[in-house]
Amino acid sequence: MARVRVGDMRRRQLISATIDSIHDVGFSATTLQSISRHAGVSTGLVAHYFKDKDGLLEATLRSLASDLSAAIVEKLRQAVTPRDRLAAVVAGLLAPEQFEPRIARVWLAFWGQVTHAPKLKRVQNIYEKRLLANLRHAFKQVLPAEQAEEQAIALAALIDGLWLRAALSREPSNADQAQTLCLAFIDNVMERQRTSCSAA
Amino acid sequence: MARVRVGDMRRRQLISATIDSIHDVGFSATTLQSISRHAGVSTGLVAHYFKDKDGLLEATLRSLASDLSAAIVEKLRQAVTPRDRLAAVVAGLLAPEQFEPRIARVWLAFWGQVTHAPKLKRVQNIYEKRLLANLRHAFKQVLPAEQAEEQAIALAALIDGLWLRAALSREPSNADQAQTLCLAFIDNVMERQRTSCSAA
Amino acid sequence: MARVRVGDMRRRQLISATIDSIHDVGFSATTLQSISRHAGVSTGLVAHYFKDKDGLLEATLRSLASDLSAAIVEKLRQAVTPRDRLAAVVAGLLAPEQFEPRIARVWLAFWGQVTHAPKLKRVQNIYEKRLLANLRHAFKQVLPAEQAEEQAIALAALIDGLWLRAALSREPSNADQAQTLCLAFIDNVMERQRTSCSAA
Amino acid sequence: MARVRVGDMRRRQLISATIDSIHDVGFSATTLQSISRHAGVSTGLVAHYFKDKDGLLEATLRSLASDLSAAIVEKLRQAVTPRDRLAAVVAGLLAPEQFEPRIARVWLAFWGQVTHAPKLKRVQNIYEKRLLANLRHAFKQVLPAEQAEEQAIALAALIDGLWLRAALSREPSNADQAQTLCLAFIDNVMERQRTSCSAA
DNA sequence: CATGAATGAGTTTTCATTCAT
DNA sequence: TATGAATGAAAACTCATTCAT
Repeated sequence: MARVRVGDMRRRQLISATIDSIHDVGFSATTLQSISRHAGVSTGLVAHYFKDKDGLLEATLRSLASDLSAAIVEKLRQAVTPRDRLAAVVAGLLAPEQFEPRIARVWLAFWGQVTHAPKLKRVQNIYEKRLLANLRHAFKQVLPAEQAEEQAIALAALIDGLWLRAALSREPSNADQAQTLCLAFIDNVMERQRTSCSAA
Repeated sequence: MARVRVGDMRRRQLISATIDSIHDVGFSATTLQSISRHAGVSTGLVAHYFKDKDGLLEATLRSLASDLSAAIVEKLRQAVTPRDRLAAVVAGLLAPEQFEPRIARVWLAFWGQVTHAPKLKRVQNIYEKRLLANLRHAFKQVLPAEQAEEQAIALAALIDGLWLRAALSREPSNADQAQTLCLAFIDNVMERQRTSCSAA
Repeated sequence: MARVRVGDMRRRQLISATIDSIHDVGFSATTLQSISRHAGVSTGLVAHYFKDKDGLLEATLRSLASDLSAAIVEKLRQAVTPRDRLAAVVAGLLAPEQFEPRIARVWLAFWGQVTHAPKLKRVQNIYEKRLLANLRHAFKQVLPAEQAEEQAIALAALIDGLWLRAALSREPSNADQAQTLCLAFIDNVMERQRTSCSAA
Repeated sequence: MARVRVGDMRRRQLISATIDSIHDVGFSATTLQSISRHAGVSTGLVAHYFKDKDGLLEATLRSLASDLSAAIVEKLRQAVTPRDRLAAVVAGLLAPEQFEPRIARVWLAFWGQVTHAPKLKRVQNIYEKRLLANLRHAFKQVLPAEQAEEQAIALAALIDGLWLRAALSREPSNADQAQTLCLAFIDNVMERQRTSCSAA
């Protein structure tokens, strides 16, 4: 069991080094050497823990996705109303730590690869679906099914778009402003619903 | 002059082959060989027209950006009201041809590289600034300055986000639905403005 | 420590293979492949020990220079009189091993490059200065400063010239004859000095 | 006939450009492109006048050698005594124009190649033999055959050595000083001869 | 005559992977 | 476990040569 933990630590260390390397030099310039330099270990070690480079990359994306999921789940736990749930998802996705260049850039780099790497694509799909299901479910509690689907897509797009611009821009990004814009969007959608309901 | 055109044709041919290759095998698997195979020429020819691979990649991004700019400019020409202008930008950015995988995937691939390649970054910055200026200007005609800035960012994010999800998804994307969502956003912003104005 | 030695052995092996290759096919026809073929290793190994081809070439010149320096220093150790010292330098520079084509041709090949490769130039400069200093110092013990400088240059030129003609000629060269000519030059200079002194 | 002259001018122009290129970037970095850039013509032109690159290089060395020969022959014409003849050869070989880096470096660069390029070797051999024959012949008029041969070799070596050091050093070289050293050598040899004769 | 576009072989360099220690 | 030496294939890049115009 202690053994297992040592192995897990090494794995985490290598994943972290991979993120650092992608952040520093980009995806295509990231080599096993640049990773192992970041990790302070030898190149041969990767094979020991991840079979090959692709295995390490997949594990890295999986790690990013699961960290993000965990953060959202944590915030959802305290949510009561549908608006709470939507706000929780927004808060998770646009949390300051997701805006840090170290993370945002790496997500972006992976997205550029995802379309051509089936294994990465699969990881991304899971995250994607889960996110949309969360938003759709919350909207359905206050909107008719069709509109709920539509607004879920719109909100997801808004979130991704805000995050994308943050990742692309060089200025330290403003997570607060992004969240405010999303909450405004949510409130706006809901208010229109209330208005049209009461009008009918 | 005929000479110039022959050279320009070759340049375009190589750029097109680069786009094809990135679309087919992704950014990091795109090699000079994969490009020249697509173009039906020898690998050495790239040096003749673009100095090296980076030069070709930069020219490719520049070509994508200028095509997009031209499309927007064309649509803006017929716009009269601020709403027309916003709709024109949306129509340009979310035009069906921008949703074609051949284009969308390549944009995405470049975005993954942009943060680490200063020369690419510069190209992207220009496009980015111009876009935002367009939106800001249109919004300023109907909103107070501060809100205009904010909504310009939100709309840009919504556009990018919609486009991004389309690029990431494998299903043939719905350009119409994306545009509809954006127009709804625009109308919504404007209507709220009208309401609050008349209320005041 | 054993590790270090293994690495040093490989380095020496690659340097020796470089010398062999330059001797066999010349400087410009020497490729990493011709070198690694001589060494019986793969081409990739050069990067492991010398970063790149230039690094290997620089190390090779440095190795030639340091071997030569060591030989001279060894001979100087037993020298007592100024004439001994001059004879020792001559004996070192015009030693039979310096006349072997394997060494002589490679020196010549490097000299052809030295003027255009700052890193090589630096190596050559060090060797050059040290040599001249040795000769000057010995001459100063028997000649006035100005003449000593002059004769040091002349002797150095004579040595280099003799060696150069040997390197250029295809016949197995006569190290003995070359040394004899130099010693005659030295004795001649000294005798004139004695004569003019006693005359005065 | 006018045709021939135009061709000759082009040939000279290309040879001159080759010398310039070797001087500027060295032998191995000299390409047909660097040459044609220097000459202000297209790369394809070389084939027209010299068959291929090797042909141009050979013609260049031949041109250097014939210029040098012509200079020596010119100076020999006015020589009367043996000493005059030796001085003329020295004056030709160590003339200021041969000390100019543009020429000296290029000679040196060729020497580095000569041992591996039979065609170049042949050119160099001719020059070499002619030079030695000149010196030997002059010395034979004042020395016994064996000594004449020996001193001819020594003087040739001294000349080459002086020239070599000039080519390797970066400082603008002193042709005068070099000639003075050679003349001192000559006079010295001759004086010893006279002395020993009169003594006998 | 002269150009420069185009080729394709050859060279350097990079790098994931393997393996003996 | 961990290292880093070693490999070999694949990449980018260079360049002499050819050829249509």
